[in-house]
Amino acid sequence: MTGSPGREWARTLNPEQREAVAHLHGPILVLAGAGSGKTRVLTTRIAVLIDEHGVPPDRIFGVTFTNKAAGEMKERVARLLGRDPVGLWIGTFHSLSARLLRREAERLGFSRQFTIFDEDDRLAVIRRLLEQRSLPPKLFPPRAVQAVISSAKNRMLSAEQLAAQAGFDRLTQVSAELMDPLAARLKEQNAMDFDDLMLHPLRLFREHPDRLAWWRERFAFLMVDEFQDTNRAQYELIKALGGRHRNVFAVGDDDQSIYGWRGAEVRNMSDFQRDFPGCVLVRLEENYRSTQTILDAANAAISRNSGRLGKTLRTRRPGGEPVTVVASADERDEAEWIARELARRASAGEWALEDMAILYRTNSQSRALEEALRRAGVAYRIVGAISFYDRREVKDLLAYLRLVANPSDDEGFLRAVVAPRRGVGETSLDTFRALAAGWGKSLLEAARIADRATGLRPNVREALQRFAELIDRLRERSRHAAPVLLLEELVQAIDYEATLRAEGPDGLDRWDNVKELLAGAAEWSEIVVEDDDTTPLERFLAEAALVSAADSSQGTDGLTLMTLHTAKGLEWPVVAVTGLEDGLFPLSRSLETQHGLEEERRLFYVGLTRAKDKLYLSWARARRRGGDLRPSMISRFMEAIPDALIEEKSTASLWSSKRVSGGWLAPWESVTAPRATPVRLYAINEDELNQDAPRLIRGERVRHRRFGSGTVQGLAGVGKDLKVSVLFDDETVGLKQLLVAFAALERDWGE
DNA sequence: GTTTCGTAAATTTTT
DNA sequence: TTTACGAAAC
Repeated sequence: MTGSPGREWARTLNPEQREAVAHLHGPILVLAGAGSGKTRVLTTRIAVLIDEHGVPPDRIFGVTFTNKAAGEMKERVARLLGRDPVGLWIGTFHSLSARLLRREAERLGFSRQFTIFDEDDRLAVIRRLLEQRSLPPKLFPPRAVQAVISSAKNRMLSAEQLAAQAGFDRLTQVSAELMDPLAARLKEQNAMDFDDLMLHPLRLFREHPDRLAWWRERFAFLMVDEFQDTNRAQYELIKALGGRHRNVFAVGDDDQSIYGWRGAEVRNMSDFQRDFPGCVLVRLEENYRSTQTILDAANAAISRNSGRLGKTLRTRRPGGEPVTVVASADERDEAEWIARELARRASAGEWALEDMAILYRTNSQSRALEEALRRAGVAYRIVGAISFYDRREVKDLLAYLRLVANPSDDEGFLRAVVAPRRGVGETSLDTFRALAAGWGKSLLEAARIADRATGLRPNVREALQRFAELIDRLRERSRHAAPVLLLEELVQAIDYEATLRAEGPDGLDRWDNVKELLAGAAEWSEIVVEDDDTTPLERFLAEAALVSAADSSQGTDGLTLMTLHTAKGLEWPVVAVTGLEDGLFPLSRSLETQHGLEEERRLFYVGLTRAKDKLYLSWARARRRGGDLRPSMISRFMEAIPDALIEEKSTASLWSSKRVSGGWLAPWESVTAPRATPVRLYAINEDELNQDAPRLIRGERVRHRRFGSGTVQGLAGVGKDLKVSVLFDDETVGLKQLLVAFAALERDWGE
């Protein structure tokens, strides 16, 4: 439809999509079910705005959930238009905010070279604040404090407001006390954390109404994707920017809200209709992705949640392969089965490896899967886990560049100055920091005059000065040299290759990463951003700070491994959701509240709806957690899925071959009927299954911390009141009635 | 006395 | 992978 989207687009959309795309002025909320073509709607609408209504691209502000999604959308818009939408602001909340803030920093008391602190940087600051106040990290874990502060900021609470909520909770009290000092430290360092990127624009708009007016005028059309995952501050930002033209196009799905733990508020979806009167509501319920079978399973699962906005997905793909539910002995068994099964289907030519994804709840689950895939010779790539920019050597080099761009960045200083080691240790740095604070100078400024630092040993003073000279030399160069040249000079100056090689075999990999960073930086230097007055170095650093796990796209060969969270918004013909065990998925911590459980269920729903053609769901009867093997029960989510959709498998077919050679199979598995073991066997009966009862069975061997080993005699009660009677081997103990919820029984494996 | 290096413990999900 | 702690090395 190149060149004339206006005439073409209508034919390719269904009526609801058409309505959404055609909507020009005023607020609109699009309830877009999974796979309902919302990306197509968003991109088409942008193209239509530009081409048909003559809206200049630079007056459109589009928020996506990842930078990668932003890039893809920009490309699709370009394809529809037949030209680049030059000036279009599209990106994540964080990257768009950072971009806006570069231009407004001075008005907020920052300089435009402000550093974006990641979680580690902020944590280091919090640690020091706690230390200064002699608050023991044992009682006030820095991570917990950080979580409380971050959540407060996401909810736009002031220190006073948080303190008012704290009651007698010391952790919250302390967090509230640290909020303002933290903000002060960040400002001193000319730094903002992720939350600040949302809050500072709001402050700007509050304090400078003229700037609010300016930005409102500039962005006449706002579009927000994944609206269900916006937090309070983000929503306020949208309200502020959309406050004049009110052309806000919000797309979301309450059933896919999975970032509540990060401050996201689904409530924003209903608030939107209240805050933007006259809001048009469009439902996209036609699913273009999955088979009827997959959709039935997903609908059944999510129907257990309460308070949904309501929406039922339809598909035109009847039938489909049944959902395969796999029971395995442990996580290695599970991984092995999946690896073989996917390899089998790939070699049968049914799907390419690239069409497959294995999803899991926690990153730590990837390990067993990786090992199995390697053993099976299956190509794979892991998305997320450790982002490239999170690697130590990369972070070390970036710390130097941060310091070059922003001389006040003390966290960057502290990291760079010890990488590589230059004879300045923790004690010296403590002394030095106190000195610098006394002088009222940043660490870099203080380092320049370190010769005056009596109290530091001469070799330390010397090292600090040399370090400052290096940074200053690089800054001088940074006026004209591209980031890649700075990096090259830096690597040379600190003899980084030799440093890394000296670290041993891992050092070689690290050096490879450094080379990769150089290559990446080289590309960055070439990118010209049309309407942007930022320097390449600033853009490079902002990019590095804001890339997300999901943004990596390198190495597209093989099947994909990622967490369920990262998988949001993506799709594959074949999807395996693994680790479906109570306590893992849903994660035990989330079981404390109904809210938590429902969010986990939405995550489950997200997982199921990633699949187009074929879905595997797997669980392991035991899993290693922190070293020891612990029995598990099938996830309570599974009970919602109608039997008629399911084909049950166990890894039994693998066992026969395994048992001969492999010794890793748990002994009790071999006495259980190996073939055709139904998943359901691990519930005592259907009633209890529906009550989420632990799947203990009579005759099973269990171990108790105090009473030792014994045999299960019977069970009584349901849910939390479930009691198990165990005849312990130790005759002085004998028969005991135990509450399963408290007894912490482990399955006894024998020896 | 300080720095550096080795080992152990811990890690839900992530911008 | 980072942090925390103890021991060896400077």
